[in-house]
Parts: sequence; C-alpha cells; structure tokens
Amino acid sequence: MAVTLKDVAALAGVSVKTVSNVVNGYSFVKPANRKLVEDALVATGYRPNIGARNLRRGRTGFFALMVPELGIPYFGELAAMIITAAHERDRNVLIEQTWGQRDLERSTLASLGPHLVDGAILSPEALEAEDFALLGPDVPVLMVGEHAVEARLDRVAIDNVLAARTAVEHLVRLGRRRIACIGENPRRGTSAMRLQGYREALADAGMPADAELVAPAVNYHRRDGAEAMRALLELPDPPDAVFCFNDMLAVGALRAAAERGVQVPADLAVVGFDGSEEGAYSTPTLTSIAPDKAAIAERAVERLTTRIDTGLPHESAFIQTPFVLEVRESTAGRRA
Amino acid sequence: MAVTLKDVAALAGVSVKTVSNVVNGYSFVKPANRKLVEDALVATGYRPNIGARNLRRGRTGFFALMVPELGIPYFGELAAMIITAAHERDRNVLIEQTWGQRDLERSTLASLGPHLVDGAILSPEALEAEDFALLGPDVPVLMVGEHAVEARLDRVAIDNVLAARTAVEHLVRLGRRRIACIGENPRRGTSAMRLQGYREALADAGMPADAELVAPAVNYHRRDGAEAMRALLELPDPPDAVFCFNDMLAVGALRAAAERGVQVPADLAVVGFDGSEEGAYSTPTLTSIAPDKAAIAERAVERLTTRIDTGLPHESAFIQTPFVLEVRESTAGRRA
DNA sequence: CTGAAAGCGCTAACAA
DNA sequence: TTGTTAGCGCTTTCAG
Repeated sequence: MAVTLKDVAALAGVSVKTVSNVVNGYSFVKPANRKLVEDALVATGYRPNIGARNLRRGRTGFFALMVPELGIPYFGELAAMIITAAHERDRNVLIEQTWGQRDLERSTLASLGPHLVDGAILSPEALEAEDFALLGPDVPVLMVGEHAVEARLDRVAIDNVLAARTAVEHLVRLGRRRIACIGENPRRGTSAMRLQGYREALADAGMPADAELVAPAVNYHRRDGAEAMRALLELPDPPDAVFCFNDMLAVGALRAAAERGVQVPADLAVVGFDGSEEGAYSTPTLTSIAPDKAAIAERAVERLTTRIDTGLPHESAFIQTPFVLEVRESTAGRRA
Repeated sequence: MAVTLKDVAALAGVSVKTVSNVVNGYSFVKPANRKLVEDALVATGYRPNIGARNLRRGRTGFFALMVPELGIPYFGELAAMIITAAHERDRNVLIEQTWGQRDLERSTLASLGPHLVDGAILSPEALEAEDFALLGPDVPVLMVGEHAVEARLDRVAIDNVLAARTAVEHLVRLGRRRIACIGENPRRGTSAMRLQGYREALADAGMPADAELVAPAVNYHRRDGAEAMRALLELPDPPDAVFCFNDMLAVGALRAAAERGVQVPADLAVVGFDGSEEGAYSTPTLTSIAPDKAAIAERAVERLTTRIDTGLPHESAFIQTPFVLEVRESTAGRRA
C-alpha cells in the first residue's frame, strides 16, 4: 500500500493536520516541525492521493476534452497543447472522442457532471442547439472553434469569417478569376462562417458567386478533399483556385490535382486552413490559414479554470485568438 | 450538489447497501426493493461518483499513456485507439507527453503510482535502463513499440527487424543498388532494430554496407528527414533508394527530393514506416510499413487490465502484432 | 436478503 | 500554532 498522511505524521511525531499544512504550503508551521515533516516526507516518499484530496475538496481535478478524433492532426496538436496548459494548472485532461457523430457527442455531453470532471472543453461537430439541454446546469463548459449551434457558452476561436476572407482575398490578389471552395456543409459550424468569408471576399472583388464552384464535403478528411477536387476539375469551366476549409481537404485537393496532371500553383492555386505541419512539407507546400493553436489552448484552459474556481455562471463570451496566413508554394506567384 | 447514494436510498426508503447492490448489479435483491431503487435511480438521475468509488476500491480507474507528443500522427492515432480500447473496459486514460526528453520521461515514470493511476502504457524515447528504477515496484506498466532499454517489462510491438528487412528487401527487388537509410540514432530503441533489419537485408542481397548511406537523425520529424535527404543527395555517388525509419522522415525526404528536382520513384525510391494516412496522400504517395495500430492498442490495454486485475508481477513478455508493407507510388516500378 | 457502520486518504472546522 | 475529529461518496464486512 502507498504511504499515507498518517504514516508520515507517525514518523514525524506530529498530527496529520500539520503534515497536511506542510504538504499544502499552508499557514504558519513551527520551523522545527516543518523540518521534521519534510524529512519524514522524503524518508517515506509520500505522494498525495489525488482522488482522496479531490473527493474531500468536492472536485475531481479533471477536465474533459471532447474532440472528433486525435488522429486528425489539428486535433492532435490542439489536444497536446490543452493537456500542457491544464497540467500547468494541476489539472488533468480526459479525452473523449466522438468521431464527429452526433449521438456520441450527445452522450458525452450527458455524461459530463461533477461526479467525473470539473468542466469540459468542447469541439462539437454535429451537435444541435437542443442537445445542450443534456448538459447539467452547473457544469462549466466552453467551446473551442466555430460551431453552428447558438449555445449560451463561452467560446474561444479565431474570427473565422475574417480568416476565410483573408484566404480568398489572397487568391483574388493573385489574379485568380474562378475561385472555388471545398467544404460546404450545413451541419458543420465551421462551414457556415468560412463560406460566408469566401462569399464576402468574392463580392468585394466584384466576382460572381458561381454555385457550381462551392463544393460540399460530408467529412473533412483527405479523401473528401480529393473527391471534391476531382468533381471541380471535371467542370466544363474548371476553377483556377480553390479555398479548402481545412488542410486535410487541401491535401486531398493537391492529390487530385496531381493525379489529373493539373499544375499547382500554375493552373490551380490552393489554400488550406489549419496551418498544420503536414502542409509545410507537402508537394507543393501548402498556403494555409494558421490559427494560433497555443493561444486557443491557453485561453480556453485559463477561462475554464477561472470559471470553475470562481463558480460564476456561463457568460457566452467570445474570446478571439489570432491567426496568420502562411503563404507557401501552392499559391506562389500569379497565374501563368 | 450531485445526487448521492444516500439521497437515492432515502427516496426509495431502503438502505444505501441495497442501492449499492442494485447499482453494481450485485447478488440477490428482493424484486420489490429492486423496483423501488430503480425508480428512485431514474427519478434522481443518480450517477456514481467515480472518485469515491475508486478511493474505496483502492484503485483509480485510470491509466497513464506516456507518449512523445500527440501532434505526431502516429502517436495521435495510437492514442485514439488506446483511449477507445480503455473505455471499453471502463478505464480512462491520462496522457503524459514527454516530447522525447529523458528528464520528462523520468519524471513521468517517477510520478506513476497507485495514488494516481492503476497502471501505465509507455512509449519512451530516451529512457535508459537505470531509469526504470524510478518505477514503483507494484505499478503495472508495459511498453508499446521497440525501445533500446532492456527493461523487465511486457512489450507490445511488431517485429521491427523483420519489418525493416521487408522494407529494404522490397527496394532490393526493385533493382535498387545504392540503398540508404535515414534515422540512425544510438539513443533511440527503434533505430537499432530498424538499422539491423536494413543491414540484414543488404547482406542477404550481397550488397555492401556503405557507412555514408546510413544517415543519422536526432529527431524523427519532417524537418530532420529533409535535412538528412539533402545530405545524401549531395554525396558524390548518391543513393537510388532510401528507407526512412518513420513516415515523417520519409515525407521530409520526399520534400528534399522535390526541391532538388530528383524524381521519385524514377531516380529515388522511398519507403517509410508507420503507415500514416499522410503518406497515402503525399505526392507521390508513400510506400510504408504499416503496423496494425488497432491491434497494438487492443493487446496493450487488454494485457494491462488483466495484469491490474490479477495483480500478477511483471513478466517481460513480448506480444507481437502484425504489420504489412503498403506499396504505393514512391516505389512503383523498377529503376528507370 | 438488507441494515448499520467502518473506513479508503484527505481537508478543514473546531478546540486546545 | 497544532491536534482532534468529522465527513467527502462509496463499498463492504458483519450482524440480523
């Protein structure tokens, strides 16, 4: 069995309270006793039982992080940073994967509660507004990224409309005239805002909004990007540029272009979204909107911990984090 | 406050013992009482406090999973599957990232113990044999993947030597004559075995082992692969094939080849290791050794849970999982 | 078959 | 300042 406070107290010849005080860096402890306790602490190799502490304190010390899947580079990287930020505040993170399925997202929401986690960071994909009723009234949660649902929750994200506009304006400035987009999907929150930014940029440039250039995508995997791109390339008047709603779609689009012998960027400029490292090494390298993931992680964890510690109610604040457009080979130079 | 067992008992008009029995599906409960309790259960929306349960049971219900970083596709995907496998057994997973640094790996090892987790799955990168002394004597742990250290631990992995041989034999069969490798690193366990497989395959083919074709890599990121490949291409007699010790190195190598105008696979065949999805969409697509990650996750979690449940000591068994060679464009056809 | 009660390891009143 | 003690919510002997 592990060493307990009582064991340490016995060895040091003091009460558990004193040991507890020392362990928690509390109030004034007589120096002589402090020394005694510290020696006993190292002698026994004492380590607090986190579960017992949290039971007593009425919290668990855990966050839930709900994401579609860790195998997606964006979420793997984001999770990495959220875990790091949580550790800095002595919290641990439980990862719940939903594979973007609404039923799994719903059951994750329903399972959230004071019995298991103190709060949660959500990145839902298919949740509808009504689903948030599943959430207990006093479970502090917050969302990262854009989502279609209008929930009364704090949200940490970049300005997706602006980011999408930035991406498309970049293509306009390159002299591209038929700019497509890939990723339209009414059930995804990110889609709506990126589509809006796309449309705004075209409108600002006085370019027509051609419906056939808006390619839908059920999922946002590489495969989906490739399929959508193939369809676009088969158009009688194919696009000379494409804005993909994430990097995986863009990588798929690059793949489809390569298969058809379409030169990127000469015949087709491609912009992605996520700033994943994969895009920095693809052939050609990928221009992409790069959100500051570290900032998202930091702000989200910071917000959630203060929300938990203060016990204040939800506020549905929007915490905006920065992004940059990383220009790389896939949009290098003007149209040939 | 959340609903407790006592609340349910009060509502049902029975003792907590009876409620507990029902909740845990225990022994015989009088049907009338069972009904009473079940009604009270749904009426109150009772959810067990996992922390309290585990405190009482003397276990935490958590595993630790120590990996370099989740942002690396291989580990993101593996973690995804391990979490899934653990959930199926009512366990949760705490992820500890070490960024491949020995000191962080050491402190993770030292922090493992019955107070926080019931056991751990380790994927160390820099640990030395002596570091395992940091591990408490009764902490069930097991390793996934190959590692240089000779620890008395269970291990779940593919046959790395055979896998590496398979990769290189494939290049030999393609008619390649100067086969390089990237990833040599005396401090990494994976390196030693993959290098051995590489050497065995060359020896079997009656090909000389040219030291300048063995490119070291401090880390296994895309950047490192690109750097190593650039150096290889600057050799007076550059290689016509390269076996990279992971897919990220291989993607970097593809990048370097593209920069130099070296045609893959015509001038240079490239094989990776990991079977990551990124390689299935790179340009050209990447031939790779693909371990069955789902099998690794499943076997590792299964082994660890039985080890915990039975309380048996470590056994240093080697549990071997399958792999396949996925042949793609980067090695398509014979040398031009 | 069920109730009472002890106690997992810890923190925090409350006393001393 | 420090000791005593009562629980946090749960499981589990031990009686009944």
